[in-house]
Amino acid sequence: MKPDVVRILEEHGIQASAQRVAVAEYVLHTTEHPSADKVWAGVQENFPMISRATVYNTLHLFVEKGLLRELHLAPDSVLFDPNTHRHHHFIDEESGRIYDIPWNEIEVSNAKPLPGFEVEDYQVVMRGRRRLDQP
Amino acid sequence: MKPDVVRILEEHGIQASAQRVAVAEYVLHTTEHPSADKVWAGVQENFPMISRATVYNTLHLFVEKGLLRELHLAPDSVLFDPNTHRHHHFIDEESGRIYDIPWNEIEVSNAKPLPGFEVEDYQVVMRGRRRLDQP
DNA sequence: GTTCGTGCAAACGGTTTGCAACAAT
DNA sequence: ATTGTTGCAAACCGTTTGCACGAAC
Repeated sequence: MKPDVVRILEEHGIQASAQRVAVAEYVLHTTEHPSADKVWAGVQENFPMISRATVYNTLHLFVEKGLLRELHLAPDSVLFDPNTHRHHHFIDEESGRIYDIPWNEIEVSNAKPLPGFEVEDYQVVMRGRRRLDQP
Repeated sequence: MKPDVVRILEEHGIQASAQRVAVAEYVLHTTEHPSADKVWAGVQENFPMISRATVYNTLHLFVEKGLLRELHLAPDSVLFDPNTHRHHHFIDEESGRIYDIPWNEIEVSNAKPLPGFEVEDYQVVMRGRRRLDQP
């Protein structure tokens, strides 16, 4: 029986390969929102011979096939989100870390597009920092 | 009497200079959300001798002093928003153009922070594209 | 004369690209 | 044989940095 990750790849129309499985293993089992370079570093621990270009190719392929989402929330790099369900985000401005907020925790009404446009996706983006006054 | 822009700079604790005024003129009179390089290009038309470094310095100073806000919505560069009131954004995925949505047009309830954090700012970010089926 | 602003050019870092080698079917 | 996948290194582009010059108070 095939390992889960291979099945997931195939279900998304992605031909499996050793490198792609390694990237998928890493990126689908993190709750973080890693940058491409972070993924590269992480994957290398189990798969030392993978090149940067392959990681970038693979991540873009995954996004195209709906396995990942790209986030443009940080100034310096594109982040990848293994959580493809609708959800919101909270950004800790100090650490830059990004946390998921469940979809139904925030209620948004009237998320209408501009006239002549249609909305494909929306989310609430919150920015803040740790409270120092309280534990 | 001093020109408006100089007054605005001084009100924000920014010492005026020819270059800073030129940048402010440009950036405060656009409804777009230009990147730093776009600002540089635009300012150059009226002020041909300004260097990139000065534009970057100036924009960062303006952000620090609350005259502009930085947006991290695009994959390739940081954008600057002359509108410092609270508002939401709509991103046309085709052109990359970003439009402002007035604050009260969308209702968000329960924008609570993560436990132990405090929210400094939040907004709804919508992504979409032109409708082709209807005019 | 010390502080602050500017310009230049080089460096930087994340990402993309071109191409040759390789594997799979 | 054809198609798809990978690796390498160079190129790219937005941004930052270091430093020296010049202006302002």
